Amino acid sequence: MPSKLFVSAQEVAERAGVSRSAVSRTFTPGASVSADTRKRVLEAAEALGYHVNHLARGLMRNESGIVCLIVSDVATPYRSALLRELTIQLQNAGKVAMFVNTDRSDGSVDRALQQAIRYRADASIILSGLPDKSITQLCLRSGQRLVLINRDDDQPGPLKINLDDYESGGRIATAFVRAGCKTLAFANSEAGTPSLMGRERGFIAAATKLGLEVVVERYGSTGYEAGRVLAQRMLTRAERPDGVFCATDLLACGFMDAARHQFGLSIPDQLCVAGFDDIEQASWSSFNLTTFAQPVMAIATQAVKWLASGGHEDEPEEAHSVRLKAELIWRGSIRKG
Amino acid sequence: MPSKLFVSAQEVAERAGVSRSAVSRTFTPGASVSADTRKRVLEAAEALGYHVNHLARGLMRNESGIVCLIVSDVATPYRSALLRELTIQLQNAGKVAMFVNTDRSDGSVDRALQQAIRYRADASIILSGLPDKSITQLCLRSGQRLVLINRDDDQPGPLKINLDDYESGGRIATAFVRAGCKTLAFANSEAGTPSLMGRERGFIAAATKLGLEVVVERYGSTGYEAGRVLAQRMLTRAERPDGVFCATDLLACGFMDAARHQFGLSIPDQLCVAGFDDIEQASWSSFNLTTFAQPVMAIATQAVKWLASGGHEDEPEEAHSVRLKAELIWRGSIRKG
DNA sequence: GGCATTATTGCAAGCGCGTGCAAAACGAAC
DNA sequence: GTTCGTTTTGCACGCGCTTGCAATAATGCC
Repeated sequence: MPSKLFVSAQEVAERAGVSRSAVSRTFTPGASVSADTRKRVLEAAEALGYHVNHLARGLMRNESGIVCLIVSDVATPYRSALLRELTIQLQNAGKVAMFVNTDRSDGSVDRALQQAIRYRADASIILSGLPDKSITQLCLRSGQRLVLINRDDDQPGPLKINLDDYESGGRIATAFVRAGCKTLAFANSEAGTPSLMGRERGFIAAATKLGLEVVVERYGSTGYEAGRVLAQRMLTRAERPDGVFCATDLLACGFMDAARHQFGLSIPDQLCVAGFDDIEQASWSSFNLTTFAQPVMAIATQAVKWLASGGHEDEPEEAHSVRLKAELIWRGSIRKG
Repeated sequence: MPSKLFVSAQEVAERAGVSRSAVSRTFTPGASVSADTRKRVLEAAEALGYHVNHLARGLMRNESGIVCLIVSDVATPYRSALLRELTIQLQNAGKVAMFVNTDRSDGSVDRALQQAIRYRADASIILSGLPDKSITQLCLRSGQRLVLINRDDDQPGPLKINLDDYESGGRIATAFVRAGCKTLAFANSEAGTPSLMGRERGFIAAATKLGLEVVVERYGSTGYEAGRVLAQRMLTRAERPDGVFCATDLLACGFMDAARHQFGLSIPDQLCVAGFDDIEQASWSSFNLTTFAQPVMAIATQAVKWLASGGHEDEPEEAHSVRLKAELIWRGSIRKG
């Protein structure tokens, strides 16, 4: 219960000796105000510490300026990097980011979207989970834009930004073969999201084409600990793999650490490893991991551009799907062929 | 320009055959509505896809439910962990987080706070920079709460949450001495924030008391790269330090990597290292770093609790300052004494 | 049944703002 | 000075909601 209230346009008007609409117009770009009154208003506003109430403005304009970010695993290097880029670009576009964390709740994405609706967010960007179709419909019907990042959904309406996961899997298989690897493996999590599965399928397909089989193991989340466990399982097999593609960099870090410190393997001499995401740690000299870089900046740019342009429904449905290329960052965890 | 608008309480009222106020009361906890009308309203709302407009509600109640998080270095492990915890706890408290990233702009914290004011945020939590006193005043005058985390400011009004940085410095000095270190060093960044300087001063003071001098070197940011550079500088000195306290874990990671891979040093045999923050990477077996854990959860709890309680101004000023203990996490980067 | 008490409901005002409309002010041209 | 075209300004309404107040319905008690 605030003891003292905020300053309203009314008070500014009185102090400046003009009407309330003059104040309103002063803070509305493109409205008609004389230089003189504008100056008087700005002075009064400054003196009183006035700031336009965006709640009220949003109510009138039917456009809040809020974009809702629906995120899980925020503390993860890749997610936080994407988040960082998104918030910066949104701010530059004059929007403000509302943050909904879906980590510790269930039915979470839907609930998060409802929150977005309550605050009349102009748009929502979803980095986690997949919303129910009925909710999606509700959002679109209410004029809210939707962006799905790496969620690879096929419902119409939202903008969908995805990577060439499948092709990446292929490229890394070739690299392993060139490095002389004989036994390939894919280390995946149990999450089974489309992007992860895309990498897996692409890797297997390419390897098969090159005449090699792929051992696949899936366990736990996409984090470091799961990587260790996967190493445990894979490196104790009768036929030990010597070329392992990990679905994410965190998995790769855990895998490498276990391979080196528990199994005494030397990378890349005895074991080649690749990851995906190009998190900061991948470049650390302890890992020096060959990996694919998520085009974080491009993803954010695409999303924000579409939102700013008002991404209209009457566009052809193809315009609602963007496919970006993950660049292969060559470091030292794969032998040179 | 949304083609179809949101559905309003009016429409729900008409469909349910009741008055607007009945609808409003149905969605206001503790208001007086009969079970019958409540049911009818809820049905109509469900059918129409109605959601209370929090913009309008905030306007009336003069309480938006928004808490603004002002953050820099979001993509950093420690920051993102804190952010994660804060957002989760805020959500549980029925608040919604608005996110302002101060990374790529200048005068940024002040501008961020203005943003918070525009949206009539009930409170702001500042994890980065230090706001100008005049802006702080404006916030408080407008009834907005302020929380400063690890900013160690002395202006009255905001809740200030800090750690026992100075004491931590002391504890780690003792540990180094016990491990038989002869030449101590402190690796710091140039940022010079109070928390970093507190660690430095505490370390130096304790070491001096124990009869050892401390070499201090400051360079760059608090990140991995700066840690490498610091290692470069310190490990080429005539009298090479054998016990190094790094101001943050990221510095420590960079330092260790350089020490091992460039200088061929073995940790902890030839060199003891400690860090601060207890980021996830500190527990990875490549680093296995002895460090201090930031009580992330406790920090968030304190902040949210204070906000939820309406943290009143008429409290004694002591109640506005919380000092938490950083727990020493003992791992393998310091020899056992 | 009559009456007092309480729970529910509708009315209307107002939160702070944007904006269409008409009146007023201004400026220029005759 | 008059007329006409162009800004500029104020008025008043409405955005979707909450809430005090008074009217109404429901309930209990004798």
